[in-house]
Amino acid sequence: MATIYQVSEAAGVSLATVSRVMNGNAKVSERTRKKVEDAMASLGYQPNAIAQSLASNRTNSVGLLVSELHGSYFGDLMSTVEHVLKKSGKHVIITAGHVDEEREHEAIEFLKSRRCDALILHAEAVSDDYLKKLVDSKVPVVVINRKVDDLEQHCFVVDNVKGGYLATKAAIDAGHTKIAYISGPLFKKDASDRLAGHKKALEEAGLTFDSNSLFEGDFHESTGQEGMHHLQATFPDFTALVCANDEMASGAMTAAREAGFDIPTQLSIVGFDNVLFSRYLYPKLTTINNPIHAMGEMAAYWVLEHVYDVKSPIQIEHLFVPEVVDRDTLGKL
Amino acid sequence: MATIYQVSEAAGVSLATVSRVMNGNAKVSERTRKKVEDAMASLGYQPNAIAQSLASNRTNSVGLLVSELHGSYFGDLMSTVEHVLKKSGKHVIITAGHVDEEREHEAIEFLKSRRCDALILHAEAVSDDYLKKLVDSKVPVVVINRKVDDLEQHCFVVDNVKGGYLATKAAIDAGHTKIAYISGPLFKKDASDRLAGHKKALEEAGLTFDSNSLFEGDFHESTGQEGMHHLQATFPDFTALVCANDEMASGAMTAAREAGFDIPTQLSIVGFDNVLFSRYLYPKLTTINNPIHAMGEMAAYWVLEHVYDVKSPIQIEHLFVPEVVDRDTLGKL
DNA sequence: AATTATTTTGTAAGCGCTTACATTGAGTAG
DNA sequence: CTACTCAATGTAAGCGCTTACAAAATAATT
Repeated sequence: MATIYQVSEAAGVSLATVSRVMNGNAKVSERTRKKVEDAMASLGYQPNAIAQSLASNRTNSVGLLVSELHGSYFGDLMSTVEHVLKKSGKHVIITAGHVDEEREHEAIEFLKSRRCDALILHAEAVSDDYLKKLVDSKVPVVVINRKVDDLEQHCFVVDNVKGGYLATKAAIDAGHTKIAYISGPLFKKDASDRLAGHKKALEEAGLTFDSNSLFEGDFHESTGQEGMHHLQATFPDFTALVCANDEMASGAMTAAREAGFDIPTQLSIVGFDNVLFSRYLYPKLTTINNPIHAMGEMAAYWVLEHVYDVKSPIQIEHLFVPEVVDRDTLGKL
Repeated sequence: MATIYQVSEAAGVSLATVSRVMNGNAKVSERTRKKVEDAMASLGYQPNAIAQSLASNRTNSVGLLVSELHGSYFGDLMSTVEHVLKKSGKHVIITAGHVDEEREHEAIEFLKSRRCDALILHAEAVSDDYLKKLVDSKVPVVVINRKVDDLEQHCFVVDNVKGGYLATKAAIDAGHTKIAYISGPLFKKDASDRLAGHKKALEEAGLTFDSNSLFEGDFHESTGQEGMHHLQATFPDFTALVCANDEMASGAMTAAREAGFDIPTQLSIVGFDNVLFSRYLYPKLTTINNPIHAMGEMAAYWVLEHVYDVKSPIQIEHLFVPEVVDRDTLGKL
């Protein structure tokens, strides 16, 4: 592996000059630039990013924390963030926190130890306090899908209350009055917000919320099935089921089908997130669009603007609005 | 950000000693170890991984190249690789190549410039020659889902010919004789291998391959739909359709349903890959399991063994065998 | 107690770059 | 022709660590 020293020797110039042509910042005469470039090419020189980072205190990489490396939701997020950042020559270092406080903490410390220039976090388990300290510690940080008090300017969130409201409102507008709900784990803010929206829509329509109509799942497909079974017993004859995410909706659909319901004629189902596979389902899932793509993009632009002085082509917004994606699983009553 | 120097000062020892307790390699007396650890804790010291890497020529990170950051297949791969490597304290740096020669090339150079200790590549676009040079250049490299001549010991592949064979064989065994096929882009080895397996199964059953029964897709869902439409015209009345991956199978299912076919009574469909969502489809997709999980795991173990001297808990294998996952889309004739 | 072996610690030279500052060498003006 | 600019290049001091080697402290041996 050739070093800058060998290049400088081959080109007959000093280290500093080679560095200058590499970074293109200072002025170098055409002639010497050429010499250096030739030397680089003939040596197959490749700068050592590690050494560059150490010397310049810039890594040109931003850390991205996601909960999992698989799954549509995070796939979208990673993909979007990478896309935007790569266009400006920045790199993304991805880690997974697995919705576990210690592991998220570790992952963030890892990213910091790699001296990422900024962090984009989809942190679900770590405390608000920890995040505040992080921000105070001068690492540029952005938080996705979580609103932390006093850190509003660092957070990019979707209005989950509104999303939950819209989902249930859609069912009500279609004539349903007996509506069941499968929530996410309620200790999570997004899950409880969506449920709050659900209740609000019921109330607004003059329907009373029955605790038997609620099943608390964990956002995974299997609890959609469980929820469906459970609700059939506790809250029989409901005609619509709202699920707090698409995975659980898919599970519920499977269970409903096994129980002999035709969707949507006998049972309507509404999901949440609008992940990619929701349109592969049969019938295609009616759901609430969670603008994860837009949030990821925004987070990336925020970083470019605040850390790398690249002005964002779009206005930075922090609150995103969900909307109904009307497909085939919500039937009129 | 505290440095090792400040720690050494606070603890009243030399730099070297601090470094020793950090790395736990050399012997340090209990007393000084304690002093140093206290100093670290009180300063909130966090080693600078960049500096460590530069000095030690070890980054403890392995580069992973995937084609895309989203999608079930890559999600599985990333997740598995990360899981195995993290258990040994190694980190994964993920990049996307987007099935484009230049971008894959760039991505690999990026990983090299970050001085990854090893590379795990799902490289589809870059040339065999380039990969050989890479291996020769002393960077430990592993290739997933691609067999490169002379690099067998670095490759982890599934037997695609056999997979294609099994898919079609399953249809034949179910009594089908008029079988259509939607392939992946045939310039890709895996796509052409699967097709070869398909032909082999036909031949073995005494059926002749009709070029009208083939539609060349691009592995994306939309070409599954297109393929279905196209084949209805060129190869009418087929009773089974084999698709070279699950995405296209899903697209074909949608198109088939729109055309009024009931699956599997009027049309059978077999996919390939067994990605996660294949079981969410309705009916649940009969497909060929592509042991991506096993391959990712193996690749990670190979790296641990060859680069970090961690012995693998499992025997290193390079060829993986696919198998039929019998679900609900293949009907007996 | 003196000598030697062993363990623990310190010293200092890098790792491959960036960058402030010094130096050189033209080009201009007087 | 001398003095003075200003652009182009070079010099050298780090960045925060690791690690060979040397030195010092401690333990073991006679």
